[in-house]
Amino acid sequence: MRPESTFDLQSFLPYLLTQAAERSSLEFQQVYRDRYGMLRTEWRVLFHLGLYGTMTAGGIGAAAGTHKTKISRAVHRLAERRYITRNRDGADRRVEHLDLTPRGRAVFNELRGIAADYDEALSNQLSETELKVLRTALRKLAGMQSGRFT
Amino acid sequence: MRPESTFDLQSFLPYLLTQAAERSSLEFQQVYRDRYGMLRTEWRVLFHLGLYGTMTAGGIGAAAGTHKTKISRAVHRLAERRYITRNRDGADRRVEHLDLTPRGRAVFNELRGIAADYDEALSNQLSETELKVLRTALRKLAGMQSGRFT
DNA sequence: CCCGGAAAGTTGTAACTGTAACAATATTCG
DNA sequence: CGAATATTGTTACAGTTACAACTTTCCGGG
Repeated sequence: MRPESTFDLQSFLPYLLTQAAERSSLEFQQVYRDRYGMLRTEWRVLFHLGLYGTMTAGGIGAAAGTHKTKISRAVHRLAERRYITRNRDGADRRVEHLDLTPRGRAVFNELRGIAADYDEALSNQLSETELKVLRTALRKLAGMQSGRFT
Repeated sequence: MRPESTFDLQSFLPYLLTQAAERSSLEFQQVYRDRYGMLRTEWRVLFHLGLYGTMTAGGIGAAAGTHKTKISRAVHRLAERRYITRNRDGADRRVEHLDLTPRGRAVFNELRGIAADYDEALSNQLSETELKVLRTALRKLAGMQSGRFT
């Protein structure tokens, strides 16, 4: 029989991660929302294109672990605002290649600067080692399944 | 002028945290959704009551960092399913004291066991030190503001 | 006492998300 | 070739969330 007193909500990783994620995204989110009316998925698409160059919707979805319908809608809105262009592939006409417009790149550049500042502000709350271990652990958790457990 | 090549999405804490949080919540979420039709906020309310005993909606909201409208709706749905009772405070009639019903406690006990197993499965992917540093860092990030930075 | 303001919750509405179903291609292989 | 199947991306609809406005109750100063 399982002991009753074992479980601690404040140590439960999914809970702790969600709290930290929500909290740490808050201020930055505020910036791209208030300033550019962007949602989180739109921000992600913008950053993928800005950092990695031309990509397809599917490629971004795979890289960011985001569902294709969310990507589809984000792409639609970004194109509407002329932050990105959509170019049908010649060989496979199901595919579209996405790119930042100059306008999109300008927004990306500004947001990247703010993101870098924000990341630094967060990082300064932790020691060097803490930060290093944290990033490693998060990458492991983000990239893996625990396997069936129920 | 800021260097162009500095920013790395895979090291950006808010991004990394969100990815890890989404990923790690997914499987557990599946359990309480499929099995009990519960949403995340309902799960949180249930666990707060199960672990800490009688609480008010406002108290849970403050403890969990969750907006009162989300709590309000979660409480409504949990009461509807007879997982919790709502008792008006005698002295301050704006306040309701919430408690698990026996039925709610049974569900809580089962979910707590599953949560403990899941946490263990996740924890096993990390070393002892990693885990310790991770929890400390997450608590810091969850509980603090970076201050003005924009 | 009683009025203004604060606090605890609730509700309306518009926006966002998830699931599944869909259309338009591409590919496989008998 | 051509029917079955897979892939890329969109859309419909139902369900969830956010924000603001609201109700009810409490508190403090005149």
